[in-house]
Amino acid sequence: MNIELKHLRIILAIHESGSVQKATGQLNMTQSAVSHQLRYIKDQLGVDIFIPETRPLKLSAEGLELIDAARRILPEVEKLKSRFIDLKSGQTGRLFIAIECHACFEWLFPVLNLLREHHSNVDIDIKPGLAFKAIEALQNEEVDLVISADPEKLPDVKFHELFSYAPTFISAKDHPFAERPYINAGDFTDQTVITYPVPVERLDLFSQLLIPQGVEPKAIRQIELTSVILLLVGANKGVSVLPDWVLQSARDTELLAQKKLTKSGITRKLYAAVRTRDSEKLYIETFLSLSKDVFSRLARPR
Amino acid sequence: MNIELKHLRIILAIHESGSVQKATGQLNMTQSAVSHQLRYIKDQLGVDIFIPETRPLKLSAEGLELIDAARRILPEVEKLKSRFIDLKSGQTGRLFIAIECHACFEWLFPVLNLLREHHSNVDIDIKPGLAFKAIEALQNEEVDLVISADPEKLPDVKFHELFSYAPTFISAKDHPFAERPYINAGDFTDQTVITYPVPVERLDLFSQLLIPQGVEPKAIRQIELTSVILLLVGANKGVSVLPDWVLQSARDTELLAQKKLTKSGITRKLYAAVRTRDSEKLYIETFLSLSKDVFSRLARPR
DNA sequence: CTTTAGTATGAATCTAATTCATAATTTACA
DNA sequence: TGTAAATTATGAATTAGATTCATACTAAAG
Repeated sequence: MNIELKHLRIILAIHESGSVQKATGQLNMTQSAVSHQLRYIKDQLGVDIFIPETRPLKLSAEGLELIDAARRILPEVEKLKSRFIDLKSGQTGRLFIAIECHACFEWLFPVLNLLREHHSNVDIDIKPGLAFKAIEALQNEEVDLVISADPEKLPDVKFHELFSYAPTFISAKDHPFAERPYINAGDFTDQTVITYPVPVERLDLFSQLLIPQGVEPKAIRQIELTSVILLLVGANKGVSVLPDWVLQSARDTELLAQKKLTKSGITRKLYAAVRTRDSEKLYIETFLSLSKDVFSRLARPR
Repeated sequence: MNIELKHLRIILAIHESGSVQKATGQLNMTQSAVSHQLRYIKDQLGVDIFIPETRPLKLSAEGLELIDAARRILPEVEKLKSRFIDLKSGQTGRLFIAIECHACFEWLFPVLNLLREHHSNVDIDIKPGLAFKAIEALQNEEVDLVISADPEKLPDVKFHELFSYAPTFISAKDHPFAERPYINAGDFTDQTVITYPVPVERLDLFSQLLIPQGVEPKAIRQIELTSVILLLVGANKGVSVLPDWVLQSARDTELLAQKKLTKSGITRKLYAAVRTRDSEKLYIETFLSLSKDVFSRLARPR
């Protein structure tokens, strides 16, 4: 026995319009096609749905049951269809985010709060613990967006540029380096470096400067909160490297000296990586523009 | 956007079996056919259901929603299908009955009680008020079975013979007619006739004897209950005509004289009329055999 | 890095749905 | 009742859709 939604739609249309003739309109079928389908349905179910040779067509006892079922099933399917229309257009959906950059929490939280206001139907969350395999998780659809500073050329992933920043050295104002115009890799040899609690390979200082130059600092001390890092550096417990916008937006930077890294300075770019086919989704586009807005407000010195 | 149950079944089978390959078995399709359908579904929905180029195939975020929907919708449809299998085989269904013969309540009630025991899934009821248009109501599917003594040759209705009976005259034993060998139409001219409260055309006495012979009785007194009719006749308040089996099965017939109508006697047959296409339904067949059983027990003199 | 298992694709084939033309019924109205 | 108008049913031809076959492609396993 084969029943398809098409058949339920036909029966329902005939019943609600009162005749095959009238149903043809809303079904976009000819009277003949409907009639043939009607016979097919009858053969499949093995019972007459309409009482034969009555006009207007009248439902049989069995037909009534079919109508009941159709009225339960078809709206479910319609719901599913409009759900997919929404999903496709980005009216609704899922936005799970992985971040490779720890400091990014600073601007990501406000962005996500704003995004929630714009798209209350989107399921927004940050997925921790994926920092290393973030792009892979994106391809696997474990997450839907990755904040990364290392764009790759991948066919199914698109990296949208968010903004540039400069990893910037900080020390206490009474630190010996406070008078230097800039800081070089070798300078870290006898310094205690305060970092976020992530593998060093993922820190700009290491990936961009110390590892390429083969330099290891005297000690590494890992601290979760940005404000605590600033505090410790101010108290001369060590030095650190943070994105310039973190320093521009933070309070309590009076006690700190900021220096560029290397003579020419280091500049990096942050990207939002999404699957190519998700790129046009409304909430993705909103995310991108909100990120730029929030960042530019954050980076404006106070 | 066109979604059919077939598509939901394909997606669900792939997801539950883990691969297209494994799903082909339960779907009875080749790998190629499934693959083509998969592309069609993707085109229709506008989003990837499975993450491309992963093996084993993994559902996308959107695919998960489709699975959820399929798990809601498909069982509904399966329920509908098994419902129709039952309906067709007569495991379940509706049995609304119209009776043209008032005395028939006497054997119909026990039959329906037995039928309910055999077919607890059948919706059994007696529909009053349709006695005149009973066959029409049968064709309209307002009722599903009609107890009738007047078979017609109709293409869509089948009359199943139940049993024969003789409309039989009764009077008190001390009534003048009590010594007669039989009763003729003319004998009723000066008699009070006690009948069921239905139009006289539907009573055997009138339709088979008095109306054809143009005879009208002195008076008609209408009584609902058979036992009360017997009581009144026994008390010589009038005479009556009842089916022989009613008299055979009733108590308190000691005071009554029974006579055949006309010299040769009148014989009638009762039929159960059903729509031709319902004839093979299990519960219809059970009804017929139960009716004969019950009747033969009822008609056996005690 | 090659093999293997699984998936995708194009062209040909087959099946099912639809159309067209027309017959058959039913209903409405004279 | 009979006749016209409207509706539904049917058969053959056509069209669209689904499936197969052969084969190319791809990811994963050894």
